[in-house]
Amino acid sequence: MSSWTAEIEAKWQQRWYEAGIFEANRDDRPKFMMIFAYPGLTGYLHVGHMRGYTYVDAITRYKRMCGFNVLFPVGTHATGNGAISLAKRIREKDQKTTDYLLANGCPPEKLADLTEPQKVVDFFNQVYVNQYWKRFGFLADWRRFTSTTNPDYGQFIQWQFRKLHDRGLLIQKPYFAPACVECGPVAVDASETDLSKGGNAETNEYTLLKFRCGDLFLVAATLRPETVYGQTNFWVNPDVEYVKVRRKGEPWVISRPSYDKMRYQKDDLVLEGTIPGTELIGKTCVAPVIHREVPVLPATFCKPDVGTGLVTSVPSDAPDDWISLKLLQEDEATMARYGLDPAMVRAIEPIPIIETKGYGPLPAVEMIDKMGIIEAGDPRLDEAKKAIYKDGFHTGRMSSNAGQFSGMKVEEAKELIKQMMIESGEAELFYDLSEEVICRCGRPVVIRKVPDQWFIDYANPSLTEDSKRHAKSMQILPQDYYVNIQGVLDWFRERACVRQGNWLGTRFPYDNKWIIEAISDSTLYPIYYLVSHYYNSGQLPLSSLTEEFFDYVYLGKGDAAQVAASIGVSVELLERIRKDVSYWYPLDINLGGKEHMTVHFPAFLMNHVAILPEELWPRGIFVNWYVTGKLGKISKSKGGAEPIPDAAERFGVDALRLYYANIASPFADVEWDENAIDNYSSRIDRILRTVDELKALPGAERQKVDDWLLSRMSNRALAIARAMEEYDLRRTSNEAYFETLSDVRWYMRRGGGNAHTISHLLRSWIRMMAPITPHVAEEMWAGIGEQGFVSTTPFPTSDELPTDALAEASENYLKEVITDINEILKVTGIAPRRLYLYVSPKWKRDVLELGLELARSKQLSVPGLTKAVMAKDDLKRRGKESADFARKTAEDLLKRSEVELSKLAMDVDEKAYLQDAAVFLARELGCEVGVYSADDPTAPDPQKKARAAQPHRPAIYVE
RNA sequence: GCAGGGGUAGCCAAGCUUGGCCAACGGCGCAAGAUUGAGGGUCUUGUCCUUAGUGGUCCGAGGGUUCAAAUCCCUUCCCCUGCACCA
Repeated sequence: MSSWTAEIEAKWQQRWYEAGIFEANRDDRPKFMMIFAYPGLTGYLHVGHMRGYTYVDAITRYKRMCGFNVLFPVGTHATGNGAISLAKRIREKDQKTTDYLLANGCPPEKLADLTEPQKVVDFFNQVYVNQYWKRFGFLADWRRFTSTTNPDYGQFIQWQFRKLHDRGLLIQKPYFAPACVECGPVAVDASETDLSKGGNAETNEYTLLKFRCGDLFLVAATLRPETVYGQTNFWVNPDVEYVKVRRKGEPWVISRPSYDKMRYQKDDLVLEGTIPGTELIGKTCVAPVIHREVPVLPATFCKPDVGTGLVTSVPSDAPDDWISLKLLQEDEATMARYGLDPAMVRAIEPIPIIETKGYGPLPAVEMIDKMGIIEAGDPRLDEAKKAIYKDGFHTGRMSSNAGQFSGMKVEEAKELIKQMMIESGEAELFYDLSEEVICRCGRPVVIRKVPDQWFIDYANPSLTEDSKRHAKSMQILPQDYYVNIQGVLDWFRERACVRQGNWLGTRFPYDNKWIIEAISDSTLYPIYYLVSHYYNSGQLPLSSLTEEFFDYVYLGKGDAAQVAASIGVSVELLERIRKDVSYWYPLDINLGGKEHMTVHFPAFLMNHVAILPEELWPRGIFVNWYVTGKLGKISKSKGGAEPIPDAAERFGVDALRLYYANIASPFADVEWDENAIDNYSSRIDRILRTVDELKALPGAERQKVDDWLLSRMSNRALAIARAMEEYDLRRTSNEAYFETLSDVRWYMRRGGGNAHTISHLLRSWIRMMAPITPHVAEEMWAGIGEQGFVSTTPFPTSDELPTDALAEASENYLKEVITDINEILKVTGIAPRRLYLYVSPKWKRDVLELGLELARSKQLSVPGLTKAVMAKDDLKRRGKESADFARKTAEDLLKRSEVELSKLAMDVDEKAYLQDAAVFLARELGCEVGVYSADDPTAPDPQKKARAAQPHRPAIYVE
């Protein structure tokens, strides 16, 4: 992009910021407050992030021009371990991290400085504000900037949690969560940079089944507790050395790896010794629930690192169990080796326990036969297991062998059987990850018990109900989400809200050892922007941000004078802030990416509902989709993702802004494509050039096409106003940057050039572009001699310019005639020397009139119109000709919609309009043009085409 | 596992809530013409088949409702996304 672009961007940004037009101060105008969900400070952002942010700037600019007092505050979310781990990696001089930082424009000398988490936070705060948001020309109220690790923000969060506690929404209970044994809690997620392995792991809940075996308990782990009724034997891996541990006084046998994991979940586990698997084989043990003695048999599929390394055998429904049993029954050598009685082993038969649609009584047996599996290690066993489990769980019912659960759906029975065993002391729970997860520090991640975890009770019924009811009154886009959020709010349940370990954030007010986690401190914050600038400017000292301060300014609780005195600020200031809150809140729109749909938005809404009075509950949510695809590839290429400032430099900020606004619906992902942005860039250039051309026109009389153009602009303003009711920037930009340009080109082509028209056109057009491409809009605004910022000028309304439906219909008619002419020229391949146009004779227009009249009164029919036509003497006189035309007209009109009918009803003076345009047509076609009436017997008509003329459809003859 | 989205002409992508201005916005690409002493750029026109401005076929596939369906209903195939102390 040319340096000209960067120059005007810098110029207008400087002027806006110097003039302070972004500052939002309470006054008498209606207000509009909008935010985007602030980004987490985890490093550099990429061009995809700017999509949503740009929507907010464009929408708030539009609202500002529509007369609203606009508040668009920004902040950042620094809570978490992102800054800590980044600082750590920098400290360790991690090469990848260094490359990443440098590629994104971090000055090399800065690196040494970024070894402290807080320095990292400060650094990125500055990057986001200056290199991203200001670089894009945002009119955010910079004075209100806040970040979640700032001490004042912490005061606010502590207040928020006190309010949650007051409402009884903080609860405490044990919790099992993934944690690195060294670094503390981590999120197990594929995108999580704090993991070096296993991001896709899931947490499984195993039921530990205790089998009494002499004076020991063999402890098997199962994901299917409902299958206990089908147990036939017990599996032990002869190659594994198990450990003996004491649990609540009981001697348990489990595998070593399971002990290593289990001790993070069961505090009293004591390791007492080891016992080889072979020592157990051949014994019997008592199976839980069914209380039968079952033999302990050898099996090699029991892996020590899955579950407890011990398995209860349910050959009816577990393919592994069935194949192992079958093979053992045929394996004399193995039975002999372990001294097993072959008769006893062969007597074991699967017990049917679950009836599943599409399966016989023994699904595992059936499946193994069907798949032809004959070996214990067959990888398809896993597939078979999953299929049986899935079908059995969703569609199965417990069979008559399942005791009191017979006939019950598996889905229900599973939970009940598990509970029953836990209550009777025959079972316990154990959580494990589905695959190995390794922290970036190299240590394993395990599921750890947190005995006294705090939760926010989002499952609270009245909170849920109030939130759902309120959501129905909100403007939520897209429409689908308006519906779905009801379900999300229902589903939203208790959520762990504090944690320990490496973490930046606010201390939990009721217990200092906890730090509030990342999602819980980012829900109510929009209201904090109404306080932050008083703190930032020094008017409110940190010590004044007490519970009673927030109670007063947010909830109106307490006495102003008393509160003011106790916190040491003036009553005036306190009341001013209180008034600010009442004025600016509720928040009109919270915009965020689609990842927020199931967590942030419901939490955002529920915290508002829980803490604030109803009149301060938010009014709108806007969800935007991503910029995706090639981005990933770019980010892995040598230079990393193209940094935002570089993209701004290359393409121009306005081109990027237009790209975001127009490339697709906000509710669809788009693939980053540099060609597309180039196109938007060149579109802006074309518009600039067209504006210059318009200004350079020599001047012309006012013509019909002037009425057309002004009317089009008027309707355009109306269309934009409608589109913006739903914040539809795509339609808006389509009108302003595509439709208008094509109209203007048409106007010029038609010979338009009236100075008065052009002046009105430009004044409207430039203002229409100001929200999306503000820099070039300002430049053009100044270029037409306007004073002041277009950014603060009222947005054009349809009232400003005259609408003229006839002028539009007439011009449209001309365009259709030209389309027909082109069609003929194309088909015939004639290079025209002369063009004859014959407009409809009057009598045909009369027939159409009659038809339209009947259509208006819903009485149109073919015979009806013919009758009406025959009732008129002058038409009747034409005989068959008029009857035929009446039939044709009626048939045609019957097919048309109301809109089309109303267009046909427009009283376009065809002949006059075509005559007026004859010079233009002649120039366009490069030939003579004659316009005649088909009524006129003296008109030249070499091919007798005139009789084909119809209303709104002149006959055409070219030669 | 829980929740949800989508398949539209060579490509990207509107339309679908409220059936009829839909052969289907717009853009890209491609082709032709104009301008330009190359190229690029810009402007105009065209870009499903057929055709003196007509007619035919079409919106993943199959069926249905209707005077009328890309739009509503059913069946079916295929893609994709979000969430589970990352925000």
